[in-house]
Amino acid sequence: MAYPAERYDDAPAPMLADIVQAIKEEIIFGRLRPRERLVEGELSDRYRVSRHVIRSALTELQGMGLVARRHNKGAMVRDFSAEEVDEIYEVRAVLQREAILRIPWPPDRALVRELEAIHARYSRCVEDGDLKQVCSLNNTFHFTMFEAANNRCLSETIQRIWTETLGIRCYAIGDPVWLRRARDEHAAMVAEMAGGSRDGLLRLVDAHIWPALELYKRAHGGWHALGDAAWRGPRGPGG
Amino acid sequence: MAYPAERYDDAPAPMLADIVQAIKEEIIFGRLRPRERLVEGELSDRYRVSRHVIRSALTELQGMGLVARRHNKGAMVRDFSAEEVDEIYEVRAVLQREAILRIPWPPDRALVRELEAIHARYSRCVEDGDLKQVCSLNNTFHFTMFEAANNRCLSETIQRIWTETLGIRCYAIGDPVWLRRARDEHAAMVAEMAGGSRDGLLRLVDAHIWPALELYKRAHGGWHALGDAAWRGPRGPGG
DNA sequence: CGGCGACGGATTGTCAACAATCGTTTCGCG
DNA sequence: CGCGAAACGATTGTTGACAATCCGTCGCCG
Repeated sequence: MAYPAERYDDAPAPMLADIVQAIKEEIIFGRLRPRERLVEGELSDRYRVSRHVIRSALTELQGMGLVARRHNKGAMVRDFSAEEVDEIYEVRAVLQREAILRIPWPPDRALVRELEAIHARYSRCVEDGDLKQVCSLNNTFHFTMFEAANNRCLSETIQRIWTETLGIRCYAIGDPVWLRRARDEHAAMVAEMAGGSRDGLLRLVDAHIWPALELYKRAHGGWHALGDAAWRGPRGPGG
Repeated sequence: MAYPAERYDDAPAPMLADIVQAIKEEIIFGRLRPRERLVEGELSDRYRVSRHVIRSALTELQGMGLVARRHNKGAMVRDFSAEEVDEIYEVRAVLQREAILRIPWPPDRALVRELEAIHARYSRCVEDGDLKQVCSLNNTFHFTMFEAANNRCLSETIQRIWTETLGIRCYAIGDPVWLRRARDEHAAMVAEMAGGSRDGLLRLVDAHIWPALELYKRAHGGWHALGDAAWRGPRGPGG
């Protein structure tokens, strides 16, 4: 290529990145719940950084789709209606399918070994109950697979939707039954790549995404009422 | 739905939106070229706004994918390698196909009438050579069609990739031959929706995207050299 | 003459104070 | 007692100045 292919992408200030990561995790693990308000002053107190850093972080999280903002009205954790979630998952299914179709077949041995290694670490963290690592390794596992499609736009688009919906999947990560099931499904995927068919992998990957959606939709119904109350008054009626 | 479905989305300050739009247009119409540096001070002078507004605008444009930034190194108009462009167009084709597949068929008469109206205005602007309106109405035409798929995530994802690549299609908009061809293809799409088959529409929409890509790739080869020189020295060797 | 380190201009990132805005509550009037 | 308007507190948005960083240049030494 004519240009030094040095990727000219975002590398936010270290502190900013830390704050973004911290808030992101609070959203993923449910300490900050959908529709919960994100007050700049509170956050800047909690994290001991200037309000300006918080603002930048919120802007970035907004860009990731994890936070919604309105002018002069502040930010809140993004919430998804049931319809929206269905639509998102539909698109995810389409894109993931396309990614699998673009993985050279049979897959590169190095790729399979890499996925095996990630899966091994993942399994260990599931046993240990280290949910943070589980989430992170889960992302790594799937992204590694999707990036093998050799289409950066495709993998980045998947990643974008993936990140956007991290708050949805948090319900699943807390569920031990789902966790073990996901682990087994990952193992099946690796096996399929090591010596199975592309069709088999397609079916596995497709089937893999729906349980988390169901869990969310069931939990979400109940949360509507709670969330509503929390949204009306800053401290709720009983405060 | 339990919540007032009032979309809680971005509504940037009016001035900020203006600046974003202005820079966006400068990129689309080629006054700011790929890999050109975007210096905050210069922009704040040119648009007579504070540097903060420019910074926010650049952040937003970065989110749109039109601008690339690096920490402590500033921003530049995003550039796409030939490979990247191919990958992007591949994803665009997939998503657009999915959108068409989701349009209820036969299409709603109101939708067809709306597209006809947009196309009429579009045609007039092509005759008048009003490129700004042509670009805008072109976007409106396609977005209206894709939104008929009734999947917000899908249409927004398409829109994102679409916006990202506005700078690519600018080559085509300046080409009268391409313009007329695009106009005819739009007419064919409307006709197909009014009384044709979904398969026919699929073929039309798919075939519609590639000419602009070819134009870009041809022009881009030449620009690599120019762009390279412009990037190495702020004013070029002859300044 | 070529490599290396320090200086300086240019540019970006950060901060704290100020201004504008919103939601709520309270007060006055019918 | 009900309704509307104005004032208040809370929160966000904006500005100007300051600090940190990067890049190119100059001078020094080998």
